[in-house]
Amino acid sequence: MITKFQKRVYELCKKVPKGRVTTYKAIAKKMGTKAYRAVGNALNKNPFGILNCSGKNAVPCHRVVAINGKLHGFARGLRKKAELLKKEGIKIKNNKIEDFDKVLFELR
DNA sequence: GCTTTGACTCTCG
DNA sequence: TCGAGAGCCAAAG
Repeated sequence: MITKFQKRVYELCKKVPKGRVTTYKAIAKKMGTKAYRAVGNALNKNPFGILNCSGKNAVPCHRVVAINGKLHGFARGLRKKAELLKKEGIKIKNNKIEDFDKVLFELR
């Protein structure tokens, strides 16, 4: 079941280019809401699959991180996501983004 | 329709 | 610097 809210979240996630990341807050703000948790909740229940971010119809949810550039919690695939991010050119240090300021992509 | 939960964030100690 | 508590919104039970 994909609600409009979730769909919007996914759309925004897709806008994040490769090698860049965004935050839950940025997404929520772009939607004109403060539902940071709801954003994460939407991704949590995402129909594309937690690690199915490689598909064309999938959402690069691994590019969405916490406000402080840390991967915070995510799911069991956290480790893999970190690796994936690293592969995209994002440096990850102890589940945290090193050059967060540089890779941070502000939604437009 | 109310209560619980959650991949969050902020503030206080 | 780290940990705990509160606030926030949407979806699921």
